[in-house]
Amino acid sequence: MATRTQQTERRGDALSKPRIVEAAIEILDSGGEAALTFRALAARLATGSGAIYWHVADKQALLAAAADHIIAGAVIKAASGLSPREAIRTIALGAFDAIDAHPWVGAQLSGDPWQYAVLRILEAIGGQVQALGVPEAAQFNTATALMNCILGLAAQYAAAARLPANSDRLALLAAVAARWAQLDPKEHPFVLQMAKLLADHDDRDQFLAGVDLVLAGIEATT
Amino acid sequence: MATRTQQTERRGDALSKPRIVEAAIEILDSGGEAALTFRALAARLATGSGAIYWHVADKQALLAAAADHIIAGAVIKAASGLSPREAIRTIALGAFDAIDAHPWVGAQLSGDPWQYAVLRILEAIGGQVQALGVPEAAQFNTATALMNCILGLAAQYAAAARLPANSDRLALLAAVAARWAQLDPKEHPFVLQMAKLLADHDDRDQFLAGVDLVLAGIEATT
DNA sequence: ACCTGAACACCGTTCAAGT
DNA sequence: ACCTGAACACCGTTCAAGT
Repeated sequence: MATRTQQTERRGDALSKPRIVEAAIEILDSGGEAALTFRALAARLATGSGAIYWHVADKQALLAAAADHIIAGAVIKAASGLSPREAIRTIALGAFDAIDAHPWVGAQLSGDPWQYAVLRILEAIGGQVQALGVPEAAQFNTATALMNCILGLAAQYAAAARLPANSDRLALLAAVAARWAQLDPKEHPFVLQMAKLLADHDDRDQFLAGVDLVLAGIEATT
Repeated sequence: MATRTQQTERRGDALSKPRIVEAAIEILDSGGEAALTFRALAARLATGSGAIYWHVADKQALLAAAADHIIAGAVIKAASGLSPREAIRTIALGAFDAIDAHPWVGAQLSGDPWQYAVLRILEAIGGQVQALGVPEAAQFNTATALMNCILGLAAQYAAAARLPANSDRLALLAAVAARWAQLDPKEHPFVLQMAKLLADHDDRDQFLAGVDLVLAGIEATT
């Protein structure tokens, strides 16, 4: 909490945690999770791989910091004029867009639900859950139920992001649908029926439908 | 689909995919995700590490098969006498118990939401969603919203399972609560309020509350 | 205080060679 | 057809040595 002394920057290109996180995000955005190694990061920063450990505890902390940087910019602070219901949808869509633009964030969120980036979303949602008039005893369960919509989405995008770089999301969905279509109709009637819809389904619609379903549940229960 | 010839088993101790998966589950249950390496697995099966690749494509396929084996036993087929609502709760609790008993299953489910184990749950839930009278156009979104409750739970347990083996779940929750309690009250009023409840909260209650919230939303919407 | 980069202790996976 | 196990191509992380 003490204010930093003025020696903080001595050269413009000195190593620092923000610069490391920034470089990590560039690597993650362009090459995905697999591309982020300490060797690649050190090369991009023109330093030794060990130098990074002076500023960042380990790879997990680096990924958490990178995800938090993205989420912090995406989750707008309590959008002023909106109703609680609309505010929750806005927060959720902010998370959606962030994960859509940076699929590796999905892997990071679903991989560690206690990290700061998740807490940040939970805080934003929780405030609106309170504003919605949910009784105190139910607020935690309600807010985490909404978080689950985001974590489920995150897991979906993370799976897509782990594919080889050349195949895109459409190819994944087509492949999944094709695999589903080969299932035994006796064993999997429901999934087979859904396979037809999967190829041209909209992630954003699916996501918002889930959020709206939980919102409807909240209103029905409260 | 062709019936196997009788040469399938020649010796009781011959290597086979079921035996490999069984050994993998034993390692995962006793030592967690980090303990499962091809070297450790080969040692337990008294064979070379390369032999495993004759029966299993790669580590991801091995983990998927292990998770599916657990989930197949946990998701009871359309529990007969129950109402759709009670059937969904039963399926969800079956998944809960499986993840609770085998936390590495949580990591596997949330790590790949298109794998067979997830599809198996989705099929079971989907059938009941249809029985519930949800219109066809909404069935997929509704079933995946319920799946998200399970995936969110899975992510929570996966995070706990990745901790060093000596620390238990209570220690994790206490640590998280302590970390949350140090947050700036101005920035995180909601999370700070929840931190008090976190230490002695019940995962099963939280999980079921989420499922019930979605169920309430379904009933309100349909 | 901060950086360097070789070294350590691992991985998953492959593959020539065996039976 | 199935198994062996050394070898390959990587990792994250550490640490003595520099500045």
